[in-house]
Parts: sequence; C-alpha cells; structure tokens
Amino acid sequence: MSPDRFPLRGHTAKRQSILDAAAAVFCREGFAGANIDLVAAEAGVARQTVYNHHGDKEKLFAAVVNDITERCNARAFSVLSTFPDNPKDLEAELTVFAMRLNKGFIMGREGRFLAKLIHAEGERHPELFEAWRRDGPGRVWSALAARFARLAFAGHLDIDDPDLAARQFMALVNVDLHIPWLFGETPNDEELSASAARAVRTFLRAYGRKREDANATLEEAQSA
Amino acid sequence: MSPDRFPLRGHTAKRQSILDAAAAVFCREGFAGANIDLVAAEAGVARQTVYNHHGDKEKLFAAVVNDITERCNARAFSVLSTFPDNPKDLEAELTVFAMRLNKGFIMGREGRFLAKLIHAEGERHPELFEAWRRDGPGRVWSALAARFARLAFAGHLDIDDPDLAARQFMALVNVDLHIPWLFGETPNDEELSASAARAVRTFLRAYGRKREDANATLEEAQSA
DNA sequence: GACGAATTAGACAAGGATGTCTAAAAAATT
DNA sequence: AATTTTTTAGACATCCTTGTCTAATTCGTC
Repeated sequence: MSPDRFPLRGHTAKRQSILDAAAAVFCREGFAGANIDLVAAEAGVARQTVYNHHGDKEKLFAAVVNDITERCNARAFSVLSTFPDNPKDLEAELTVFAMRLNKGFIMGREGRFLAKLIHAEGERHPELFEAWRRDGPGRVWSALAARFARLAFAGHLDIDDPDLAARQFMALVNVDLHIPWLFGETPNDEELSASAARAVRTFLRAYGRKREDANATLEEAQSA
Repeated sequence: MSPDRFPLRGHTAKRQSILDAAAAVFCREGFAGANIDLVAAEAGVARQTVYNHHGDKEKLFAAVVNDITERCNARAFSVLSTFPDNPKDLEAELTVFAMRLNKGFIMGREGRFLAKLIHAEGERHPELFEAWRRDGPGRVWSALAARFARLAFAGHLDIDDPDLAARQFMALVNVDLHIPWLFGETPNDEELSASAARAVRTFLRAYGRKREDANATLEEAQSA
C-alpha cells in the first residue's frame, strides 16, 4: 500500500501524455477535425486507453481546456513575478519584461494552444472557457495593472487608468507577433526583442514622465 | 445572345447565396465540422447545386476565402478613405475614424468571418491565405501609414516610423474589442465609441506633438 | 511466482458525411 | 411554344469516425 492512494505513477504519466497529445491535435485540427485514433497514436497509447481515462471526446476536450488553462495561468503569473518593481533603467527593464512575456507566455506552447482553442471553439463552447475568462485575462491584467500603478505611484510613470494601461501594454507587445502567430511561425529572439523594444518605447512615450520632465525643465529655465 | 456570355442572372445570385451561407457555416463550425447539407439548407438550395457551382468542399472553402478576402479589403479601403487628412480637432476626428474602423471593418460581418477563418485554418491552409497576407494587412497598414505620415509632415503628429505607428494604432483600437470578439459578442455603439476614444487618447499621448510643444515653450522661455 | 489492475490490439456496429447518379421539374432563351 | 440549361429531390455507394466489446498481455505489488 503506497502512501498515495492513486493507482500508479505510470497511470498519471499516461494521463498527461494523452492530454498533451490531445491538446496538440485539437489545436491543429479543431474539435470536429480531431481524430481520437490520432490522439492515441501521438500519445503512444491505445485508443481504448484514451476512452478509459476520459470517457468521451467532449470530456477529453474539456479536460484539455482545463489543463491548458491552468498551466497557462501559472506561466503568466510566473512571468508577471519578474516585473521590474524598482527599475534603475525603466525602458530597458520593461523591454526585458516584455520579451519574457513574449517568449514565456504569448508565444509559448501553452499560450498558443489556449489562444487557438479559444479562437476556434470559444463561441461554440462558452461554458468551457468561462473559467478562463474569469481567471485568465481578468486576473493577469489586473495584476499587471497593479504593478503599473505602483510604478506610477513611485513616480516612474504617469498613468490615469492602470487597467487600461495594462491592456494597452499587452496589445502593444503583441503588435508584431500577431501575423507570424497566425501562421504558426516563431520569430527568433532578435525579432522578439526588437518587437518588445518598439512596444515599450511607444508605451513610455504615452505613459512615461517626459511631459512632466519637460515641465520641470521649463520651470527650472524659468526660475533661472 | 445577351451581351454577357454568363449563363443567368439567377445563377450568380445563387452562387453568392451559397458563398454567404458557406462562409457562415465554415466560420461557425470550422472546415472539418462544416456540413455541406447545412450549407445547402442555409443557402436555400439543393445540395447538388452546391456541387455544381463549386465541385468540392475544398474548392468551396477556397472560393469562400477569396470572396470574403476581397469584400473585406474593399471595406477596409472604404473606411480608410474617410481618414481625417485635414483635421481641425485631431483627437475628435481620429476617434470618429477609429469608431468607423471598429464598426465597418473589425467588428463587421466580413471582418469577423475572415479573421475567424484565418485563425482556425490559417496554419493548415497557408496557401489559401497567402493572398490575404500579401494584400490584406500589408496594403491596409501601409495605406494607413501613409495617412499618418502625411499628418506628421503637416505638423499634426510626431512620428518616426509611420508603419509602426499604423500597426500600433490598429492594435490600440482593438484593445477593448478583443475579448467580446472572441465570444461573438457585439459591443454597442457607446462602448465602441468609448473604446475608440481611449485608443486615440493613448495614441496621441505617444505620437502627438506635446513634447515638441513643450520644447517650443521651453525655447521661448529660454530666449526670453 | 501469483494476483489484480491497467493496457493493448483488433473486431465490430451504428451513425454521419462526402460525392455521384438519375429522372423529374423549373427557368430562361430563342 | 419549343428547346436548352439549371435546379431539384432522393437514392446510393463509399469512406471515416466514434464508442463498445473481448481476449490477450503487460505491469506493479504482495
């Protein structure tokens, strides 16, 4: 009698292997086009095993969505925890952060899978993505917004609406990745980095303290 | 013998009706999930007629993609032609323009269909969307970039890279529409307008002439 | 080594979809 | 009005997929 009542350890390994394969197949072929035989083959497992673990195609799909959502959220918060709270060089550090966002979250395996699943099936299975909608963008954006608000409070940024700023930051970071993303292409590190730099530069032109700096300089000049 | 050798006028009407229905079905169900019987029913046509016009499911899909791409591009350029080239109140007029972009292009029927088709099948049928990729975002963005460049030249904006500015403008305009879009929801005019206003405000904070105004003020102060 | 649970391979029925075919009806042209 | 083309309804063969079932086999534990 092993300490954990869970059947086997190979059991859960196969379970995860099936989930991974199913995610890839659903993502490539869509729900209707996904073939259980293909999932089984790609997971290195008999078809019957797929049915043993997740009784149904629908249930399998739901399991995949839950699994991917969870892992994707974990990844997002892991990247979020590297936000530059005490920046020496705000532009440089925000750029590195945006780059991590690109690589680890948006262009990462889980991120791409989840996004494609939502695009393809979100309209048809809204209940499945309810959890994502609640805990995904909502939580991530407001966490990011909190970080921006803190930067603004510390005098590094000039932000009226931190939530809006956070959403716009994400959108700007995505600008040059969207088209390649659509066709399954993966920009190299240099391109990702350049894209992040462009996004951050524009973001800081909008929300940096340059205007107040200019005013400060103006006041100095006037008082001189 | 009528001047045009084309068979009938009801013929082309049915053709278009089939294309419309097929677009809706492909979009809702995906390529694999789309049912030709359903397309025929939705088009008010016998299944055989569908096969008569477009011999194949694949060919039908290709025809739909071409049709939608064309109409979508036409719509985009129609909206683009309302760009404020000689603005009195730049922020207000850009906001109205962004609003038209939202309603007529991004959230419009053709725009949504095309975007969904590309998301769902772009990776699997890259040849089909090659034309879109070449003539769609490329042309639209560079046309928009040209308008921004002209505004910059006329002294209304401070832009280094008009192409980048155009892409970022589109991204900012999309910020608040993305999530509803994913779930087939249509924000009302008020929300669309508010979203456009937020996007334009941020865009102008980044690319407006405020900094140079400040510098001008500074120079005046210094020369005084 | 023996036992029980999980896995496997393959066969299988049922259902659904594609694409073809035919004969009849409808529409348009001359 | 006659003729030609298009459309229609339905039947049809074929293929693919889902989900179940069975018997053999492997794996891990006692």
